[in-house]
Amino acid sequence: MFPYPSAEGLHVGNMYAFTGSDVFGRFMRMKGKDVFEPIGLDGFGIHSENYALKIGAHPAKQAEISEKRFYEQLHMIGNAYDFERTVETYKPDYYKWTQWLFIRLFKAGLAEKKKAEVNWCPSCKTTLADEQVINKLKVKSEKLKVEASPEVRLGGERGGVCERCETPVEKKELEQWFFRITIYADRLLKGLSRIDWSEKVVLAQKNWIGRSEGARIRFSVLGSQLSANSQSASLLTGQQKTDKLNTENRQQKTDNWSIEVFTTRPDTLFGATFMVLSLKHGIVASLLSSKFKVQSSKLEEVREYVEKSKKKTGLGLDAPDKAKEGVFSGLYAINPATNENIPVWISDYVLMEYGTGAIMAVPGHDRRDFEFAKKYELPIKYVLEKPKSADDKIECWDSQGKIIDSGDWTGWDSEKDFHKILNFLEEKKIGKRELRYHLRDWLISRQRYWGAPIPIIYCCNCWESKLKIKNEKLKIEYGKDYIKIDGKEHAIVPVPEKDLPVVLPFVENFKPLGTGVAPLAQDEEFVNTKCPNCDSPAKRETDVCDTFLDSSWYFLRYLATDSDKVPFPSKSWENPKSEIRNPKQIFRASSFELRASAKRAVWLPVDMYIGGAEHSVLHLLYARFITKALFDLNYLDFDEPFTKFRAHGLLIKDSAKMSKSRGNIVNPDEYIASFGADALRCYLMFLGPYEQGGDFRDSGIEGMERFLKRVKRLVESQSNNVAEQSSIEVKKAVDKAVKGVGEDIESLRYNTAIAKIMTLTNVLYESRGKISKDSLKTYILLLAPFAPFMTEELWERLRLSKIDTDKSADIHGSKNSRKSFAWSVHAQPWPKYDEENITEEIVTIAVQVNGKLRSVLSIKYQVSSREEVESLAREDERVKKYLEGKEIKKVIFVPRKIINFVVNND
RNA sequence: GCCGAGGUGGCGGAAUGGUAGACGUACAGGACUUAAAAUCCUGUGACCCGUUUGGGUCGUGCGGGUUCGAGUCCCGCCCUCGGCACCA
Repeated sequence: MFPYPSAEGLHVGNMYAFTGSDVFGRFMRMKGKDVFEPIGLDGFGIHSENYALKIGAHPAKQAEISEKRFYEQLHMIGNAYDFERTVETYKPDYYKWTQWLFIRLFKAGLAEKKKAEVNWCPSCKTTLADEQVINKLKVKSEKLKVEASPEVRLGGERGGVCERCETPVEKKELEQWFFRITIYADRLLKGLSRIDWSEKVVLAQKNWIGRSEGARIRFSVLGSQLSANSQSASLLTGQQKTDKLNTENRQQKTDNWSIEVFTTRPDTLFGATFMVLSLKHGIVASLLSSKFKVQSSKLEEVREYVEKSKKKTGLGLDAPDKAKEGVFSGLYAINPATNENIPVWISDYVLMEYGTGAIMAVPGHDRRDFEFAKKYELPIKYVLEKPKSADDKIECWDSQGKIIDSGDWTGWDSEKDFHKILNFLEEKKIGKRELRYHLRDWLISRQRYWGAPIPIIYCCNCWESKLKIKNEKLKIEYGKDYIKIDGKEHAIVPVPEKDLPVVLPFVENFKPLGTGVAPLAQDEEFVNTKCPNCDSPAKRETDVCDTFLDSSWYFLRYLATDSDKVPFPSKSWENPKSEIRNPKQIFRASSFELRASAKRAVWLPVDMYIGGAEHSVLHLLYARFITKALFDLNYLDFDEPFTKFRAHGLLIKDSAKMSKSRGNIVNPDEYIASFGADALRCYLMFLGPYEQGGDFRDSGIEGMERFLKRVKRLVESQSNNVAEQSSIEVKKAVDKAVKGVGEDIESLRYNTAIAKIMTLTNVLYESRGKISKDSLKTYILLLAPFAPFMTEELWERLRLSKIDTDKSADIHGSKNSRKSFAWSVHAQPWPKYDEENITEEIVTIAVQVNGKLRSVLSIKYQVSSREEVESLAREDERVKKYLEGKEIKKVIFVPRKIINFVVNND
């Protein structure tokens, strides 16, 4: 994962991540793979801009400074980056293609502007995607306690905080650009089984996508006391989609009002003893608009409750751990299973955002419903057998089990007969099965300056002239719909691809305005443009793209950094499938370029991706979505971007997360300056299991420096004193290390890999003077991925040493081989080992009596038959003691490991 | 509340069901040195017995279980960290 360049410089956490990737890359190169290890900077977006704001710099100028500093540091850490193919997301030659991507998605109907209740960060003064609102309830940031107003604080406690600045997020109704990632919910879920990713990330994504299978069930509302006009009918259900349906069925429905609910537990339908509506449910609004004849006293109560709730948080919702409150609506519905009349309540514990905004409450088997029922003394009915393990006192259980007291379903199993129940509901036309996902559309517009301008133009003339006539046609060409600006309809016209990039102008006052409008709106020259369609005056979109859009496709760009004709390599450019409208025309690229691009496409998808797990439902999800969309548009022939992904652990300091406020941030520069990059790299890789992270300690890096010096001394002294042949101990130790280190690196167990090199070092120290040049070389090669600088130096030294029987010494001085790097330690193949050397000649066998260690035998490998070992063990003095006068019931023998005598204990 | 990961010496951490504590740190002792640093070597889980060689008991968060044998597998808890969360 490429970093975002904070101007404070490379964080040691960055270096931890990058070194882990680099070790793997170098190892794979030595294993004969063709390795491309790219680097770039994710410098667009809120994080960079916030920093600029803080220090009072302009983000564009700050970007230059950060870039310089970051690349300097990235050069120092010793990674095998290809610095000729870097990408910087904030440069026009990059964001041109981010904009291209936007337009492509727009034309495919995957980008839309719509009005919705969105997350608004009052500090960053912009909207945020759901994924960028984090740690609901959990982050007890100082800001939450100190800075936020009580109202915001409540909202924050419930609604979470901004991923960037930890400010509690508010909700606002705004018109925003969304990517329709929800269309891909199912495929994003299913694709997870085809990729080799860290399990925790897979789980986090599954969780986030949140598939739930259940039923939509319709409850009739007792109509006798209602007389509504047909206008309000559509308000009866919560959702727009069903509104349309209801309008169509208006005639039938006037006498038969209904509330629809979504439930994942249709098996408990018989236990539904009341219903609860969200505050924002259509029926609540209808009630209050007095179109219903409900007892006036009830109506007043409802009005009072709704107003009170709304005031409470500004949103009408409470934190989940607060006592649930509600009010009876005065309405009754009919439980379609029991035909009983059940009361309809209104409460803020039901969310409009999920399901239908109404629930069937089953207090016997849902804790929230139970709490509510207890408080308002509503009836509780049990329709599932109480689990045997349950406490006697327990009054509510949400387990699966045998269904009871439920008509035809009595005796069924809630879990096994789930589909039977769904079928039953469908047959009886009570409800129908439904799949729901938690995932919501990706809000990608930001009311900020430092981002890629959304490449859209709004044209009033287009809408008024042509479009009124050929409305349908326009929808096809421009995606869909129109938006209103100053009360007038404007057609949404994407910027033609030949006009890309829409360059982000230099705006002196780039600060976020906080009015819901981006700073670019102040730039008249930018805003006012000509419609590419009809040439009449038009206005540009002034919001910019979410920075996560920049990074959702960057890995594709690395292989085409030299092309301004194609965004990324693709076989489709050369050999367009019918669905693509002639990409040659789009890009006007030469056939040579297209062929080169097709050739490079074989590098994709990414074979190994390493990064932080904090991007589980951010970057890693977005990149998968964008890849799938590009696959569907035939630009890519794969639909998962990263074949293998491994999340590295978190690097902490003094058992706490590194943060500015704690003042425990480690600056790699200082350590590189005093210990060298090699020592820091090795230490980072050694301090704990890479996928778990670890604690950074100064004494640790000192030890690593000591170790590297020890290696250096050893190699330097022994290279002038090499043996013809290594002693058998040396050979064995070296071969064992080759095997072990290789296996460890392959599975990212860098800490134990280094430990094995240390063990080998200790053996070599004992065997000074008995080490051959080949053994020394192998030794250096093992360390090469971890300590690239020092091993190169030692390699060179060894090659030049006087006593040299190796032909490769001739290479020195040859310009060609220098250029091809064949001389380099990093261009050498990973050493091989002799299996025979791995097997020990002398094995130690533990002798146990009743599972307790009593003695250890050293036995020749060949002498490994059960009988031989057993008789040797019986003769052992220490063992004899325990066997004397005892009856041996059994002897367990594991070849080359253990022999265990089982005896009577009395 | 749900879903993950984890809990092992003073510390960071090793251990395909088979000698727990590899490797490193820290500490102690020795060698080298006028001395210190650096380096090299040795020791180091706790407790008990033995003047020494040595021997023994206990020991991987807690309580059970499976097994000849459990850090590792199973059941029930406790704690820490991470993710999700009135998602119906």
